Amino acid sequence: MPQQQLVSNKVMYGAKVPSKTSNGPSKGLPPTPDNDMKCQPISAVCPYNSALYKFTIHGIFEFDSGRIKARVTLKTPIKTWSNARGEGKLFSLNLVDESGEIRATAFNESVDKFYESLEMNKVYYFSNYSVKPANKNFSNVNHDYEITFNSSTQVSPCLNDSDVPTTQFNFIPINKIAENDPTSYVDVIGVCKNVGDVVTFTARTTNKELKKRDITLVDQSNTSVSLTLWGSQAEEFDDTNQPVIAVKAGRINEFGGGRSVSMTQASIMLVNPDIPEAHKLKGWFDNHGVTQETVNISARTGTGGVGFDGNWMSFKEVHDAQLGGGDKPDYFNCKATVLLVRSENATYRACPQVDCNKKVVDMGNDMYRCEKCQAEYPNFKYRLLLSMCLGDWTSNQWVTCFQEVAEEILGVTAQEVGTAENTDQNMYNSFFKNATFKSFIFKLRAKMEFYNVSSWCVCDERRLKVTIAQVKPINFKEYNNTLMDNIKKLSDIDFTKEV
DNA sequence: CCCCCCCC
Repeated sequence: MPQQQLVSNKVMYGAKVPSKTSNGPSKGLPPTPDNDMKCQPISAVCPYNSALYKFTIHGIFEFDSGRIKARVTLKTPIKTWSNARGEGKLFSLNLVDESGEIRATAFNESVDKFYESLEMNKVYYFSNYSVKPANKNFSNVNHDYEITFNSSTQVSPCLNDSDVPTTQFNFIPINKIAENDPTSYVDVIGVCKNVGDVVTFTARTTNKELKKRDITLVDQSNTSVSLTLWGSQAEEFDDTNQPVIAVKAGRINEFGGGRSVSMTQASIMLVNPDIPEAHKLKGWFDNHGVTQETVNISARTGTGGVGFDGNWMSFKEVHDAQLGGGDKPDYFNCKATVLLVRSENATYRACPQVDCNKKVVDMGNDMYRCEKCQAEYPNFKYRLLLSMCLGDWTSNQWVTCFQEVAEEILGVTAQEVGTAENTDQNMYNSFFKNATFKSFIFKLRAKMEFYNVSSWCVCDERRLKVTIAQVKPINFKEYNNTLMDNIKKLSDIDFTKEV
């Protein structure tokens, strides 16, 4: 769409604007904009002052019509939607001035009108827009309201933009990320000390093929976190010279007790931004950080203190409620007893690299090949992948668990299990026998899996796959409190009164 | 008027 959509010489609502001048930018670009338009700060944008009247020293009324002067710090791609209420297209912007930030969204005709002309990092005047409350569930800019473009909305470029800041960050140290709730948004800054491969997979929900890449960020708290990049950002990421990465509005994810940050459509990533925090961080990393040991908060702990809150269920309740039938897995907590642990195929030989757990191929010459690392090693490490039957007072359930959880339940390391398997079959068997009839508090992940039994008749077999996300010993005082809470909820009896 | 942001 043409640049002319950005009107700079039109006067709206009688605002005082100099006439069009001849010394504008080169041909094809908008004429020299008016840099003297009255504006309100972004922090003051609300539905009730989108037209402000002012009494000037000249004794006349001026309108500033809620005009703002703002830098575009995020411009999303055009997104189309189709739902029960209709279909359409939209894009959104993050707008920043010295007072704050706000999100603006353009729908349908406004997309055609403004999408091409508005450029990242440039400053514009915006006026005659609609204002509505921001939905805090989805908002990741710090403002109570958001702007919607309408048919009267005017946008004009502003070249006198030195007073308008760039992206505003509110960084938190990486070691504080886990204190925030999963699915909330945070700003983080870190040195990219590691990059993973680009991984392609098919999304369960949309069947779309997706590309992702995890990179590892570290900061002065000597803590590292995994940042997930998507699509072209994943493919084009360049980790040359361990750049500083600043992320605004990254989404916190929880997996297996660890936390990671993921880019979303509304996140902003800057590589080596020219901001004080970045220079300080790079200085720290080059002098100290590069050799420091770090705690990785994205590691799956299996036993971490995260997330036993909420959903307590018995196995019968889980089955009755058809848990795991949705698009996403369901999590529940329960107290259960190990009834049986399968000793067959409990261990596998994995790549010896610290961050790689890929199964290795025995080359037959005392060398083991990892396809992921594309390397051969003279050694390997044992890892556990256990299948076991758990029982509670209502029913039982087969579950699987991995390394850390399996070690916690067996009470021995994967290495000990693997060694015993080859040297002492009695000891090996005893590891599994000893685990039976132990009770724990489990956090379990349930997801229904479907098997197409036959291609010529529609006959889908379904099976509930349950994985242990976390395990911990039973703290009876704490568990009894949980039971008491349940009883209170089920009862009208006031337990706080003496009987 | 979107608000899904994906996977282990």
